[in-house]
Amino acid sequence: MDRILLSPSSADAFEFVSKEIRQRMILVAGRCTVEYRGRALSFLPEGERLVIVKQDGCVIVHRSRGREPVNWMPPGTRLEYDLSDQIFSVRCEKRSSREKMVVEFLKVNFLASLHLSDSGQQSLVGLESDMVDQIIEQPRVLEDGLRIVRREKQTVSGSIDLFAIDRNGLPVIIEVKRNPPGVQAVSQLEAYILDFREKNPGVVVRGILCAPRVPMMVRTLLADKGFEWREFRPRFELGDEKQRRLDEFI
Amino acid sequence: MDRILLSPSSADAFEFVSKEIRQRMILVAGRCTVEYRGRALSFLPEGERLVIVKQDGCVIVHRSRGREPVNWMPPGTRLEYDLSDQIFSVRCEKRSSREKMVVEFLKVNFLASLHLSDSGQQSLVGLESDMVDQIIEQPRVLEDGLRIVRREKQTVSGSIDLFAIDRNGLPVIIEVKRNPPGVQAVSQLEAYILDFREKNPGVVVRGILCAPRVPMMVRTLLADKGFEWREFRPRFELGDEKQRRLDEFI
DNA sequence: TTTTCAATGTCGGAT
DNA sequence: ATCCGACGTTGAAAA
Repeated sequence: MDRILLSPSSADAFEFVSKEIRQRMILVAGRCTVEYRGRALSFLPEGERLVIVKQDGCVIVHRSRGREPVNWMPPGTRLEYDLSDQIFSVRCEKRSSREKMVVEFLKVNFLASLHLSDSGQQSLVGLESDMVDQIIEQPRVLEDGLRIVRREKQTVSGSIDLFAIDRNGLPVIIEVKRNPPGVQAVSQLEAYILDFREKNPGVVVRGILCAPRVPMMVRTLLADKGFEWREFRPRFELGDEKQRRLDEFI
Repeated sequence: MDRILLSPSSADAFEFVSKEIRQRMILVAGRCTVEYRGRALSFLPEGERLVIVKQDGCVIVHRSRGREPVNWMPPGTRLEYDLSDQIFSVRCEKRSSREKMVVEFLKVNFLASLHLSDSGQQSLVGLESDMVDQIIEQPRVLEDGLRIVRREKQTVSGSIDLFAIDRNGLPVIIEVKRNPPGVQAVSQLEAYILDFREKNPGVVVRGILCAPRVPMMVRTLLADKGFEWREFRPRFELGDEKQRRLDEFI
């Protein structure tokens, strides 16, 4: 089912991909240049890279290092292979976003056509929403007597993660971050608080920033503004079978 | 130089990669499961995917669709190939960040070992810094008589993109966004302004949010807080040779 | 090393 | 379609 060419001529490379129908993944490795024009402009001079054309039309160009592609086109891109002046090229265009990318191969080292049949659904835990879930389930991880009133409360300044009432009946606005927050998380919390005070004049409201770790700089900034912080490092588990498998291999 | 195997047995796949030295890119396509434990937990059930091991140790697992890898390990990951119970697996671990990923292949469809020699430097324009450059060069794209005083002014609440004096001698804090800003950009600007007013009591200061497009919601929020906005869509060019090449192919 | 912030961010969900 | 915010964000630059 999978087909491969090693070190083909430009003409052979062109013929190879021209025969391919859609719904297959194409890999091309070789010496090339890459040009992009769209949301930005870029040019990548000659060098060896790996180009991956996926079944949904997205195209990614990888260099020898790094997790990120150096160039790419989003899903839904239309592409066209070309052969002129002994140069095999991959021309990509997405009209809806007015983007264009051209990869010109001076030498193709390797060419493959694969079919990937894949319908599995990934399980993933450890997201911010999982943290919020745990706080809702056990509000006392933040403090005793806390009663969660609402999740994802909309305000004009954005959406508050959690809205609660403390043991003394005071409203509490809680911003949850899965990663160590920066100063802008404080600005975000402050905006919510200012918005709340404007709509509820005279009402005392507390603001809490909750994260696995709160950097010292952020703590002092929070203190300056009269807000609080909690460090909460949740424990996560995948359900049943998946958890068992994970437990085995660690 | 490049080596390939089509539909190898697990043992052949294992032997193939075991012979490979570092500093080569390895591609493995086949039916597999993927498990990850580190910053989160994830499990991906059986399906066909493409695994790329790069020369810097990063590993990315791609599905048939989407620009993003479904799983990955960052550069500097140490990896080990394994063969047990007729299962060929790629085991990755990064001790510094306590992360682990295991890809178990029930069937390998395709295996390749490549060397990518690539030292080219990408030229890229159209970034936020390019927008700032253009505003500094021609401040009247924002308004007449504006004099840019400083770029990247540090404050306790973050760093202001541009600090200027207007035709009437009033200080202006300018926040530049390359993409349509959200409400948090307003919060950010507000934080700068509040910080400035605190340090300069009684001094009138203007705040301007500058972006290619400013959503209506953000405009009203800015107006509420007494700030201004400018829509500025810059034109970009790559220098000389690269620009010529781009001009040709469009 | 840690902190900070932009990104051709991407992606999914809600409106 | 636009808007909005999380991401196992990544990556680079500055402190």
